[in-house]
Amino acid sequence: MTINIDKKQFQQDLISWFLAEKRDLPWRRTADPYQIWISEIMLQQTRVDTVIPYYKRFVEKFPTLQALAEADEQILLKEWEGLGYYSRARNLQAGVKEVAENYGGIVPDNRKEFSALKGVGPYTAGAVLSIAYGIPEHAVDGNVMRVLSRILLIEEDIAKPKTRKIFEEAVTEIISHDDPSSFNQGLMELGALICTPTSPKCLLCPVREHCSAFDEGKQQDLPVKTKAKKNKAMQYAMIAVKEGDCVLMEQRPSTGLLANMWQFPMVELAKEALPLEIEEELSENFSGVVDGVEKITSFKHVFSHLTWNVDGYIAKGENLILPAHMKWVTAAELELLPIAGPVQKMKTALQLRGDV
DNA sequence: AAACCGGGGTG
DNA sequence: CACCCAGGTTT
Repeated sequence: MTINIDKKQFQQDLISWFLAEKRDLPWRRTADPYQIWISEIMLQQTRVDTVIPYYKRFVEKFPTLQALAEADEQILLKEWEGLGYYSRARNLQAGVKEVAENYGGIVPDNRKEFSALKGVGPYTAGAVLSIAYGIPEHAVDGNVMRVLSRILLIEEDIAKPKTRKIFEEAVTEIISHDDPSSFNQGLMELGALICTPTSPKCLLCPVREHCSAFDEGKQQDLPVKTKAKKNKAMQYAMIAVKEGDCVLMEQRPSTGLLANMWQFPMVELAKEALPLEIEEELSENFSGVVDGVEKITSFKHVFSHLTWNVDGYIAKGENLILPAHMKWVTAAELELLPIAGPVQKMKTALQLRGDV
């Protein structure tokens, strides 16, 4: 990788712009490595505007590393509810527990130790080390790859895992050692505000004079990125089984999609099913009596890699023998269980009917 | 290297 | 509606 920019001038132009134009974000008001760590985990695959309210609630609820280390997982997941990628929350807590136990509660200040923690990959390690500790480590995310692909005219496919190394080497070469934090944040802020995926605002760009893509009119063609395969559709019945004031809930397995989250019992269907068939299917699962099955709603939930087509039913249960991952809850208890998007849609439909 | 893991925004 | 965005872990 040959880098033909004036490094010192580039650093100064980028950092000056960042210091003048940076957004006032909650995690930019703390120097606490623990809180900066939380922000970087939340910001993975998630937009700034979405993260802000979650971050504020989260640091209020778990203000110290020790508080998070000791938190109950269900409380933790409830705080994360709606943010998605729930394994981030569980991995963060695992990492925090390691720091509490093995590092006396002090977040490690070197890449080797920090990136060995659960949920901390190359990007997060570099981001926290540079922002919290001022260490000149690369922090290459999608924004940085887009920005640098244009400035340095790098035409490798950024969807390929090995391409990230090219960008890490480039950042290592050009990062400011006087202010690594503003340099890394400046690259990402530039990607968010100016050097956007479509229609980059080159006329407002503080480093336009350093940009090879702009020079050659290729900014719209970069970065090169092959696109992902399309997703797969699944058909489910989701059933709110009621007995008295209680409704039946089940916890998902501890691995895989929506791990450890709660839901109304679900059954996968080969195709759309009739209420009577749902009744038979359920009775087999519960070794008890389920009847009065009635369809109340129908909705779709799209994940990145698959789509759930869900038919929502209510039913009455009687003397059911429950497997270990199921329990009866009252309306108040239901509010405390962490649930993901599709289950929230079902819950809302039930609440509109006055069923829960 | 490829597959798995959510949710929200834009055009 | 179709399409875009994106870091870490597991296989």
